[in-house]
Amino acid sequence: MENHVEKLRKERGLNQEDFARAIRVSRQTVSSIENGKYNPSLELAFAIADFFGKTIEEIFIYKGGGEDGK
Amino acid sequence: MENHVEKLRKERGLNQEDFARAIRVSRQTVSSIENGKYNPSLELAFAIADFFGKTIEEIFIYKGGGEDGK
DNA sequence: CCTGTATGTAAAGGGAACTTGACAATCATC
DNA sequence: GATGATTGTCAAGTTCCCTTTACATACAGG
Repeated sequence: MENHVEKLRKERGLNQEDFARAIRVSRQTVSSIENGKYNPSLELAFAIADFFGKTIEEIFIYKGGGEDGK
Repeated sequence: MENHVEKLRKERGLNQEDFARAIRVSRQTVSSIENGKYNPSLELAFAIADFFGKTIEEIFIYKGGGEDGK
């Protein structure tokens, strides 16, 4: 699943550390999500969407179940 | 975080087992989510929203960070 | 070159999400 | 009272999310 977190963060002129603080997670968590290492929890996805004033769907791109593949 | 999964599932006339099969998880996972034992992953939240033809925000109710409480 | 800023990444640990398997309880029908 | 259908729940195990600590890299500006 891809996302636009890095793009949105940079548009806000924030570094990973300040952004992480704003959404109350560690900087490593921000880095991991931006680099696609893993997906955020639903809770964190909501927090990120809230922060940017957008919906989850506008930020995270779900590749539908695609018939078995991931 | 609350959700409308049980309501939507029943509106579709499905039992937990068939619904679980449709979204490719175990019946216990459906039960746990409906009963608020834990939140789904972002991936599963998308699959559920997709199944119902709704957005995640329409199904899962996020209680904003609320200043520290949960 | 040195210092500070920003980012990537790895290790180790805790807790949350999800699995399979099994058993109990309710309710409807026969 | 026995049967089938539906749901709740517990136990044990795996994988994923997130943490703290730490080190490495690159890119400024002085």
